[in-house]
Amino acid sequence: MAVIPKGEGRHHHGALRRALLDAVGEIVREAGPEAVTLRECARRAGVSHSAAAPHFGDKRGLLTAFVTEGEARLAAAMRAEVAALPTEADAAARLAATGRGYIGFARANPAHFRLMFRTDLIDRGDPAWRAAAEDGFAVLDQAMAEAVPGMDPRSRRARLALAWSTVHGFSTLRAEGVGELWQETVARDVVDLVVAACVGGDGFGGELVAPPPQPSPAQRGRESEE
Amino acid sequence: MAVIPKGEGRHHHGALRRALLDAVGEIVREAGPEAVTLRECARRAGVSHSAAAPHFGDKRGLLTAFVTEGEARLAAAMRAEVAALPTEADAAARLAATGRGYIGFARANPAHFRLMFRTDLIDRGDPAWRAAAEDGFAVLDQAMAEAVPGMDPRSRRARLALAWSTVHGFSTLRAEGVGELWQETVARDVVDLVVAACVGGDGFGGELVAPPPQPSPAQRGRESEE
DNA sequence: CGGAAAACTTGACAACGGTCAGTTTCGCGC
DNA sequence: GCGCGAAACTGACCGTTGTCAAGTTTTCCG
Repeated sequence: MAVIPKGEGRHHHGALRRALLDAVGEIVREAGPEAVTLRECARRAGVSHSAAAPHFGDKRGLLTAFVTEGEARLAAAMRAEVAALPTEADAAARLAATGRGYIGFARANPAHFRLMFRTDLIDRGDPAWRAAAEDGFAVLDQAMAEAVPGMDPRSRRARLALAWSTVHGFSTLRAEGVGELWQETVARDVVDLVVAACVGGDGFGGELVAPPPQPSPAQRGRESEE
Repeated sequence: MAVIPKGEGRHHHGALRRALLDAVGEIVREAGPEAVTLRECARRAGVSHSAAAPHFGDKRGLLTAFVTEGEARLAAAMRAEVAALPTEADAAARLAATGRGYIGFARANPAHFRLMFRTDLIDRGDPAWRAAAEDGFAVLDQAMAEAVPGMDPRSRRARLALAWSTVHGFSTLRAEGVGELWQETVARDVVDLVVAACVGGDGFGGELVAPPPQPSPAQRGRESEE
């Protein structure tokens, strides 16, 4: 049944690897990341409950392979949003487009996005995942580099952290359903604001000076969990 | 053994409710949110695994009660950071302090913080949790209101979403251990940048105009998960 | 064509969350 | 001071999960 892509087709089933990954996607879409079950995936793929082991090792392996594809699609979404820009768009507009791509991917695939940052469920040592994640980061990193050329390292670092934090926080809070201020128009405004904050001025905190980083008295309080 | 806080002590154990919540805290601190197990909590409290039912109903109830305390502590951390400011601090400085309080709490209690946003594990309909969460949000909301008085609703909304997204994204990415640019000095710079972006200018996106919110062609792509 | 390797199945195991009938303990009215 | 209703708590059971060990089937390749 169907062509075997050489070295992948075995036994009566064929492309089980693909079928299992698709099953994960289905379950994630229907019932969220926490509903993904090795046995349910096998059930949907029509195989026995431990058929995934030869392909993925354990549950972590399966989920890691799944989110690796998600990481690639996230990077592609950011690049696509930039590519959709008119040719005369400047670096700031491209940075904004990258941010919209990030947020847009999370909006279109909330459960997948949520799973991508469940570090307890995936193996961050996996080389394929690591490569995909670094590629995604590179998209944002490069967009920032082009938007603020020649900026000193500390300011660039701060702006990179700011941009990533903002789009990630927005996406997370929306995907998690916390509060109600995450409409699409707000998303665009937030991206515009953060881009303006990045490209405007070349200090690291505008007119606010950063005092030496001694811990504030309030922070040393009774909280010290780990 | 120990004094009974009236109406709470029963059987041979006494304040089981408190003991179970503390056990959750221990486990979360030692092994992360995903390691929390009803049976292990009961084990540490020295009771049988179904002893939690009368107090919390089910696992969700226990975790919800736990994160409700976390929500209160988060609000307290933000308020404490503001209170530690010199009296002559202006509204912008207080907004920044609030942000540092948010990030500081997440830094001091990363696992607790992570659990607080695991919407699959907690019951967001719980009245106590809802009240605590709204109180925490009110801290940020009020700090923003004082920092940008008389701003039009759309711009205020955008700035509120920006500020929350930023501190939350920063905290999440650091707690989740994604990437390596989340040092304390970067945290301060990011907060300063975002506060400057909020108080500076009264448009919603600085010099960037917001085009009508039609979906960009790149966004309508092949992604449509849910 | 035959043996080795890989894919897949089957069955077992410990641990989990939830439920239930029963037992123990407490608060409180008498 | 004493029972008695109510609540806390126990222990056993069920269905489900992830992982493992062993066996079976299929495919590849010499």
